[in-house]
Amino acid sequence: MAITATERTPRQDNRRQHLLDAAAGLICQHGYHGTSMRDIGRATDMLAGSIYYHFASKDELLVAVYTEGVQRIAERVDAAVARATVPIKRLEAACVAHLEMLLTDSDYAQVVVRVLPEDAPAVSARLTALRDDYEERFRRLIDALGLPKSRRRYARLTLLGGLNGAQAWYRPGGDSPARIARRVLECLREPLGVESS
Amino acid sequence: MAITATERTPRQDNRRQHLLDAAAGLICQHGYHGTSMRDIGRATDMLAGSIYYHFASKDELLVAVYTEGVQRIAERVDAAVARATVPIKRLEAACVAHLEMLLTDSDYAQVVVRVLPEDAPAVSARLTALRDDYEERFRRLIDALGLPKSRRRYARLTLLGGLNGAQAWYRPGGDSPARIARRVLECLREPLGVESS
DNA sequence: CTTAATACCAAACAATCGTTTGTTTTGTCC
DNA sequence: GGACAAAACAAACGATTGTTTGGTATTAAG
Repeated sequence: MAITATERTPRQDNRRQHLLDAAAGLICQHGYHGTSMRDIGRATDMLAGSIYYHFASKDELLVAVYTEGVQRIAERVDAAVARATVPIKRLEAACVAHLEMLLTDSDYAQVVVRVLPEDAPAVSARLTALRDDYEERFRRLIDALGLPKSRRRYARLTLLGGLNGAQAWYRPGGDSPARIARRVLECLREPLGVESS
Repeated sequence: MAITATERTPRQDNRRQHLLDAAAGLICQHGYHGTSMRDIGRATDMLAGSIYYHFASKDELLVAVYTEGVQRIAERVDAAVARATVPIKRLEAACVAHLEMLLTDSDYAQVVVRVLPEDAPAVSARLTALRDDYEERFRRLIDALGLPKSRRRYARLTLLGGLNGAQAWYRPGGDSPARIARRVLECLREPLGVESS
């Protein structure tokens, strides 16, 4: 019973990617609930209903954006980390790459940080898992620093909180994302209450 | 033409406060867009339309919750700060009070951190101003530490980012809010890469 | 050329949204 | 107890939401 899985070659111009791009841009600007399927349709010159040929639901579209966001930022961070060998320099490279993606280079990455999983209850577990996978990188980078174990967890959470918090106040024209990343990391390296050299 | 401003005493049981409480609770659970006027009505045993006797719009209701949130958390932080004299201890007291409100003690405070001003574009400027007013306290507390000026800004932003980030991962049963606050602050006091005593 | 999957449109769906309107109840003061 | 404002109800408003349905060009495969 050889099922003749009639493999039909899909058409070349892939509107699916175009949809993802538009969704990422709109969602990171106006939030998940602030972006309607018709908004996305308008941005990609198709009707809202047509999107359902590519994605089963609005939630699934969000998962797709989220997935691509995690993949893109993870790629950039991994590449940056690989260029350094000293643990603290590897962490710094990760922070810089993370913030560059988050603040200027990728709407996808911005969605990952801005959209709370609870905004889409039906898929919140999958969103959380995606984000956790990404943040695992920072756990490993911090482990390599050789801190006492009890401090590692909070070092990671504080660092990521400080970095991601920049999304709330960053404005183009001020400090660059790379500079912000280094200065936030510096806050964790140079103790408060002591003159820095 | 002395207008006899017939001052009528309002009724005793103030449903307005009840509305604010319900709105704070629902919004901090499901977000601003995830909470409908009918949801709030259901939680307070009144119809959605009746809410408009107390608030001009949903956005104005949010502003009211936000305002009360800032007021409440500011009160608690100010009181805690006043009990200490050494600058670093005053900052620590502020962090502890801030996180206790944010994580367990006040839905109002949670709304202030969780709801992005852009979620309500018509009133976003007012929400931002309210939050800035509150965060000004931390600017002053950090100024008192005597750090080099160039570091103060990032110390504040990193600290608040790290603290507020806890909202994303805090779960009751783990570390207490007070402990979390102290450990986050500790991350900024004990440098990375050095064994802590 | 035929066939069938691809990729979309056009139109409507039911539900829900924030809000408004007119009316009624509730409580307080003289 | 009658007047009157405060505070709510009941019901609808128009708009928008995510989604579904049925049809229709387009395109590649046989």
